[in-house]
This record gives sequence, C-alpha cells and structure tokens, in this order.
Amino acid sequence: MSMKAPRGTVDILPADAAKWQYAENKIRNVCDRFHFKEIRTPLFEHTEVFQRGVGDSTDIVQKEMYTFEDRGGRSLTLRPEGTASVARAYVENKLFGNPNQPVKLYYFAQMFRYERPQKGRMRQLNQFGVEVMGSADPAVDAEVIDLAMTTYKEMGLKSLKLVINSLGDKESRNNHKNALVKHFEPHKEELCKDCQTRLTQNPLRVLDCKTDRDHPAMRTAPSILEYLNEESKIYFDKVKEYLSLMDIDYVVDPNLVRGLDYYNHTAFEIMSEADGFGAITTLAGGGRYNGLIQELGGPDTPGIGFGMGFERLLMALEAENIEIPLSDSLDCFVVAMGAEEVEKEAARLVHQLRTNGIQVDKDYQGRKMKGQFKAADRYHSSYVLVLGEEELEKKIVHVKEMKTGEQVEVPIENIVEVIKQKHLGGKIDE
RNA sequence: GCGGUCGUGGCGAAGGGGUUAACGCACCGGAUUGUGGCUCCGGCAUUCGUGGGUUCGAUUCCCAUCGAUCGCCCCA
Repeated sequence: MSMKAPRGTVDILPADAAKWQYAENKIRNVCDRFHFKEIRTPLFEHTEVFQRGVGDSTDIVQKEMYTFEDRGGRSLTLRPEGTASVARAYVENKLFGNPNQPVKLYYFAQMFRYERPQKGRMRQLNQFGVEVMGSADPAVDAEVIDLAMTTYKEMGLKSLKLVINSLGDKESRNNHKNALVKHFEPHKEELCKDCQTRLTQNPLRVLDCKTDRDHPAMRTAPSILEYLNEESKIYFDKVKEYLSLMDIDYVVDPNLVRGLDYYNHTAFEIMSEADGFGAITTLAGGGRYNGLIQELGGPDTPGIGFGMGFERLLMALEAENIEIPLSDSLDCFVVAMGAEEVEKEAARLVHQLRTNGIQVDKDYQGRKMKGQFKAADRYHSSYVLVLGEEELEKKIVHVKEMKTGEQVEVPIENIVEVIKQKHLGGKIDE
C-alpha cells in the first residue's frame, strides 16, 4: 500500500470515533457546569504568535513546529499548542474589554508537533484545553485544576496523581536562576551535554534531567520554593489551601518545570499511575502565564490554563479497564427480495420510515435473503421488515422481531404507525 | 534527533532460497426453491511493507527506505 496516512497521524474509525464523542460530551458537560464557554481559533497562526507566545528557546519552537510559507510569502505555523492562539484571540478581539471577567474559555483542537511518534505521542494530536484570562485570584488556579480533575474523575479514572509547583514571579525566578547557575557552575564538566547547554539557556531544566539525577549536586541544588519572595509564597499557599478544601489531593514537586517560557507561579501536571500505561504518564499539564497577554500586545492581564491530551485520556481509560458505553443498534432493517418493483417499494419504505424518525437500513450488496438476515443480525437490528413479490401484491410487509423471532403481517400503509408503537413508543418526537 | 525489536490475505498468526505460501476468525455461496444466531460443504488468483542487490531462482540472505512499536530527549 503506497497511500498511507503521514507518519504520526491516524484515522479515527467509526468504532473509535464513538468513544471520542462520548468523552467529548462528558467534558462539555463539565465545562458547562464550571461556566466555561467554547472558543475556536484558526488551525494556523502567524509563526510569530508562537515564537513570542511560547518562547524562542523552547523545544516546541526550536524543533517541533510545522511552519510553512503561504502563496503570499507569509510565514504560518500549524498550532503546536493552544494557549498562544487563545491569548492572541483574546487580545485581537479585545475580550479584556468584556465586563464578564475573567473570561473562561475551553477548546477542543488538534495540535501539530514534529516529533518522533510513540505510544501517546502523535504528530497530529488532539487536546481539550481551558484558559482563564483576567484574574489573578489563586482561587482561579484551584478552579482550573478542579475542572481537570473533575473531568478525569467523572470519566471513572482513579489512578491519578496531581503534581504542583510554583515557579514564582519574575523576581523569584531570576533569583532562583542565578542561584542555580552559581550552584552548578563548579560541576559543569561533570554534567551531561544537554545540561551544560541548559545551564546557560534555561537553568531550571537541569533539575528535570534524568541522566544527571543521581549527581550529588542535584540533591543540594537550591529549590525554587526557597527563593519564592513573600508575595509568591503567599500566592502558592493560597492555591494549596483552596485545593485542600476541595479535597483535591496533590504532591508538591519543586522540580516540576513546565517546558514553555510563559509559565510563572502555579505549574501543574496530572499523571496516570495505572499499570502498563507506558513511558509517557502525563495526561494533562498547565500553569499560570501572567505576562503572556502583554507579550502579545494586550494589556497586562493574568491568565492560567491547561492542555489535556485526548489520546492519552483514552489510553488511560483503557489502562484502567473502563468500559465506554457505546450504543450500536438499528431499529429496522428492510429485507427486499424480488424484481425491480420490489426494490423500488423497499427504497420508498426506507425513506418513509426514516422521515418518521425511525432508524433504518437495507441491503445494497445484492445478498440473498439469508445473507440479508445475517446482515440485519450483525447490525443488531430490532426488527426486520420483509418485502417480496407476495407482500407487494398484498400490500403488506412481514415484520419480524429479531429478539423473539415472532413475525406478523402489517399493511404497508400502517407500517410507520406499527413500528412506532411496537418498538419506540413515545420516544420519537415528530 | 538517537538506540532496540518488528513489518506475510479484512483480522490473528505459521513457515522458510526452489513445482499450487499452512491454519484460525471474519466474509460470500450451498445443504434449508423467501428468514438470523448451531452444524456440514465450497469459495475468497494478482503474494509475503517498498526499492535495489546476491543467486539459475527469493517471501525466505544483504543493503537502503518507509512504517509500526518500545526506550532516550521532551512533552499532551
């Protein structure tokens, strides 16, 4: 086969699409209760939106973006994440002028990142995400985390771990950064290559390194939490307090460093602890980004949000053996057997039933009667309507209830009525 | 971007340099002249991811490439 979906992309076939719909409906329901509104932004943006929004030094911008030039010579990029786009929309549409602050938004969107695919990592991925812009209340941080946790819990997930940290405000971050450099500088030669470059570009990341995790200097490295100034510390304490009173369990991990430049204060990740989940355990991640909106040309506006991987959500459901209730049924299957006149009447009948709110299908493969019944059985059809030469002549149709095997004769003109009564009762709205 | 494993019919899965590439499931047809879920019989021919090489001959050996998968980096 030469025509294949591009690497890192997949087709979501009907059986799976039903699961997606189920999960999406659940999530929309949660968002509705939290009073979040949906926003849809373009699939691509000017490349600069991500360069400035996400940050030039990040992996995403440096090596993962799908960037192309359009026919007008503009540099565009398929969105690699959601926050920068939403922030751009917030600024461009002057949502900061809306009296309903904070603006609470959610989105379902595909993201694109040029990475090596593996389980739970695709080049085109789907995220559910949330952004709250316009409030610096720590209770909002808790609300956003609550929304994510509620979503997972209502899907039935149990093996979850919420990890939080504070990156502090600008002053705290700078002080910590300087302390880190000072701390690791004497050991620079002993650290891995990546860490040596991290030390100059983004010292925070050194703490996250797995290669050097056992280096003695790691243990004694200055924690960001020790460098939080009074204001940042109070803020973080309040977030934790709100989480506690909502009965949301969390673990503070001072080494949790989110990969995007725009984060400050609260950062969090939700991970799966289910057995055999794979190497990638992060289900969702997010944090506060108080400088981002200003960076994109808007007023100085605080914000916080998260991105939740949809593929990973479904993986987690599978890992915890959570069944998704899927309905795979059919009200009626019309079996037609005979000359063209019969086929014509069958087509008319199918149409008539459908326009009366009944779910109907028929055979189009030229199957014999037995084959048509087998098909009806595969579709789990409740009823089979048999129409042949005889029936056509007598203007009737045989209605067989598949579950019981009972079969009755019904005049064609009454068929809609009878099916509705027999099977669907008052369920159908006209 | 780096490393390990793998790539046979719709699906699952044997095999191994040489006439027609097992088997199971599914599907279609027949036994049952117009009725499903059981049983029996039959059918399912363009071929062993793709390209190249070695060879008298390759699906089986070698190389490359693409893809899948697991791990590293990093993240959803």
